[in-house]
Amino acid sequence: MEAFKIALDKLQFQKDLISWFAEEKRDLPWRRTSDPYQIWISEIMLQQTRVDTVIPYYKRFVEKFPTLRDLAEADEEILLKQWEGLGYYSRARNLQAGVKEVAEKYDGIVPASRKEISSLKGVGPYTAGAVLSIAYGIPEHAVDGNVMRVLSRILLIEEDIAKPKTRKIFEEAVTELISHEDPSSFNQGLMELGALICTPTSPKCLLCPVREHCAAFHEGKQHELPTKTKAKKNKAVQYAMLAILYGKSVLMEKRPSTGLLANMWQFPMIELTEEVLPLEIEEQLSENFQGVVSNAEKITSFKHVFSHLTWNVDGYIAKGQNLNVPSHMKWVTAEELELLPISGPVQKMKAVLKQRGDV
DNA sequence: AATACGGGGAC
DNA sequence: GTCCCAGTATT
Repeated sequence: MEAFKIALDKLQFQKDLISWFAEEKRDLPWRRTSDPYQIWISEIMLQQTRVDTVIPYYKRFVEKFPTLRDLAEADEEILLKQWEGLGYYSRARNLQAGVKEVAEKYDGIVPASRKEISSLKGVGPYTAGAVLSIAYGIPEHAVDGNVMRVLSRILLIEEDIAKPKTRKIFEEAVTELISHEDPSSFNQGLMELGALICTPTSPKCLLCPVREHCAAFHEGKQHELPTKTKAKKNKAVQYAMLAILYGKSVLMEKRPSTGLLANMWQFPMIELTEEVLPLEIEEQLSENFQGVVSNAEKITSFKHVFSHLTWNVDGYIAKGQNLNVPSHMKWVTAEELELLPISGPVQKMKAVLKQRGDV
């Protein structure tokens, strides 16, 4: 059955963990609701994102879209604006797609089986288990980075947690260990322990409620676990970002619906594949838009680092006339600009323009 | 199994 | 600078 033996006193472990959680858990906004829809929102936002970052977003989001149907009917532009700055924007699109399916196919009730909830867009193995256990009290595993770190130490599991295959080992372990009395507190307790006590570096073992159950602590190996390999390359790309002004409007373009920053708005950009002198920018622009772009002036220059990509951006301001504007672009006023969802680098450019008084 | 997908905080 | 975070979708 299990890939290894559980050597600890399961019932005592459950009790120690759940008691500690009841006593020490943080007062977080999504812990004040039992609405599966709102808990779902929190779990999506918390994917690869810190609790402190999520809190203000979560509050605004549930205020803006209090019910599942509110979100199902929301305009995507409004939705993305709410998500602006949180990152991983496909989460927002997938969440709405999932919510729409629940509204139509499940009469607005978030399904309570792993099979059904896992079929929803953006709901993977972790999120499925989290919503099932927290919202419905169903004893399902919810294995995230915290849980793998905590259990790798407690059970002395030395498999590389960077490998996709390894997650299954921890899912089996949780399935074996989970409390059927209080699955919600058990799963949340494991994660809370990882966040507050069993941290990546310098775990606070002397404060740990389950250190007597911890194999790594007994062998002094808590600092060596979890095993995690990591290798990633970061490419760099050069762009010219153009604020093209005409009267009181500025030209904006919508990014494609897939890939990086999908559906987000930005100032038109040109990739500088080769050495391009500032003088050539105007020519390129005029050509791209089959119109007149003049007075190009570099006003800023910055670097923006993504996970696997770095943008080196030169920001220009220019005047546009008689431009042939493609369908994915539009002229917007300063007021309209405030409504468009934009990503980090575009916010940097926008800030420079506002400071200069150009928009 | 690898890679793409954001942004911010900790060290 | 590097690593990590209440991961998932795509290839």
